[in-house]
Formats: sequence, C-alpha cells, structure tokens
Amino acid sequence: MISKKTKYALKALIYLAREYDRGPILIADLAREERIPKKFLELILLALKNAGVLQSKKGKGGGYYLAQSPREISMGKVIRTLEGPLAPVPCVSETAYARCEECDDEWSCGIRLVMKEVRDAMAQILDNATLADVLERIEQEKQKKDGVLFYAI
Amino acid sequence: MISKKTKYALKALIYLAREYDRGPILIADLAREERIPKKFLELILLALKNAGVLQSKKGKGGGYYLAQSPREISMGKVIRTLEGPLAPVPCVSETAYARCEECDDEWSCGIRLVMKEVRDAMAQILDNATLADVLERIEQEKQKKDGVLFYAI
DNA sequence: CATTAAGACTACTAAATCGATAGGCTAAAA
DNA sequence: TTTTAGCCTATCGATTTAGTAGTCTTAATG
Repeated sequence: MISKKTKYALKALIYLAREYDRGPILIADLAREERIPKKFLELILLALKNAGVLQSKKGKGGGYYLAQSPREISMGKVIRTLEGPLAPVPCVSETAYARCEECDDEWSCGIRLVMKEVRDAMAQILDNATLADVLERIEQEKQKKDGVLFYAI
Repeated sequence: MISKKTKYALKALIYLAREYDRGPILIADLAREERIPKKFLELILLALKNAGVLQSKKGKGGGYYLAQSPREISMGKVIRTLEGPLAPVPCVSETAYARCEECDDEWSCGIRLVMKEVRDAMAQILDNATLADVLERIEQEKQKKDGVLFYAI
C-alpha cells in the first residue's frame, strides 16, 4: 500500500497538471481544494521540488508549478521520489540496486526471479502513466458515466 | 518493499516445498538452514498455519509441513497472508476492498485507474507463481550457470 | 525601504509498524 | 510422567508515518 504522502503528492500534481500554464498555484489553495493538511503538503511539494518535478516562486504572486509538461511527468517518478524504489526487493531495483543481505546466491534465488517480473510489470505501467494520461483517462471515465446516465434517464 | 517477515516466509516455504512428502520439518532445522531467528520464524509459521498454508504436528517427531502440494501454493497467497492485500490502494483490492477515505468520486479517480492496472499485473504474476514453479526456475537458473561455466572452462 | 506575502527549513511528537526476544502453556510420543 | 516440540501472549527498541509548530529567507510592492 502506498502512503498518504504519496497519494497527496499525486493528487496535488494532477491538480497542478490541470492548471498547467496558469502560473504558480498557492500551497494554501492546493491544500484547501484537495483537502490535504497544509503544513504536510508543504513538505511533500518541497520534496518534489528537490526531485526536479516541481518549481516554485517565493513572495507575493508566488506558488508552485510543474517543472515539465504533464506529458513528461510519470507516476513512476513521483512514487519513486516519495516511496522509494518500485522493486519489492532491493536486488531487482533498476534505479537503486542493493544486495539482499542474507541471499548467498543471488543468481539462483527464486524469490528474486519472480520479484524481477513484478518490478518490471509495475515499472512498465507506472513509468508510462504520465500526468497527461491520467487527466485524459479521468475525462474518459466521466464521459462513460454520462453515457450511462443518458441511458438511465 | 516486502518485509523481512515475508522474505523469511517465502524462504521457509521453498525449503518445505523441496522437502515435500518427507514428513514434518523442525522449526529449529528450518531456522538454522535458512538463517532465520528461530522465535521469529515460529510466529511466521504459525500465521501461515492459521492461513491454511501449513500444517503442524506437536511433540516428538513433530514439525511443520505444507498443507497442499507445492503446485497449489502461490506466492500471492503467501504475500497476502503476511503483507496484506497486493493492491497499492485499498479501493482496487479484489480480496480486501475498502473505500479510500478522502476520494469523493471513486469512479473518476485517476490514481485508482492506474493502480488497478498495477494490482492486476502483480496478481497475475504472483498468483501464478507456485512454489513448484519457483523450484523449477531455480533449477533452470542453476543449469544456465553451469552452462556458462562449461564454456568458461 | 519597510511591509507583507509566500515558500524553505528545522525540530518535534504521537501513534503505528517492524524485527526480534522471553517465557510460560499445551499436546503428543515414548 | 517425562521429554519433545509447537502454541500463545507480552514486551521491547528502532524506525516509519502523519502531522504540527515556529522560525528563516526571498521577492514583490506601496
């Protein structure tokens, strides 16, 4: 299960993607709209900024905005920033490989073989799901729902 | 990342699968062979027993053994027992659905749509990877390695 | 240039989880 | 009835999670 922190981050980024190219958004507005504790959100946005996902402007008229277009920011990047590597075991991580302490023969570790498949499948999905994709899919779902509503009436 | 508990469980089960139909195995032997803290392993095996994965015999000549054949025990089952649902968010879990507290419109939640894909991909892999499969794959890898060694000499 | 708006940074805390240990209880053989 | 081996509960220290508080810094602007 992903943490609340990561969920908050994704919500905030989807919000910022929707408002893309409308200038900086205030933390306070984001917090209110998405119902995220403001001070907590501050820390999250800061982490995303340090990871190069967001940029910010201080002082009056300041706020946060995406560092790249919504097409270029993937859920994989966001989750890795806040949650750490996608891999279920460190020995199959592409971005943060580490040996599993007590595995004496990594190359014939059965757990590793299966977990490598899992990490590849996750990365495949999450690294290809950009904020723009997510926005699109939300719209599609809303239209589907309207369709159902149409028939229901 | 999966917990040590789950890794220990998988190691123990792979060991028991290899010794399948050779009668009960002592916790102490398992602990020594797989280098798992004995008392900790006790709790893990007990949990697996309560989940129906293992059976046990008390007293002299006792120990633990698989409740089903290695063909019928999947890594998905084991991970769900010790780690909880595979799903990254509760609202996409098939085995333990729960609403995400602060999601007002689940059906047009973008996070949910992507996470559903992730959970399905994970379940596909982990529910189809049985202990028997894992044993087979370990053997395959060992032979591959021997092949390389053959050419290297 | 003083004020004010807004993010940046550090520290702290309560509660939960993780990894592990301790010790007594119960069941089954011999 | 003694020994063997699993069953069960409690406890513990370290880490992580979710969140709060307060101060510092930077940038507009009147």
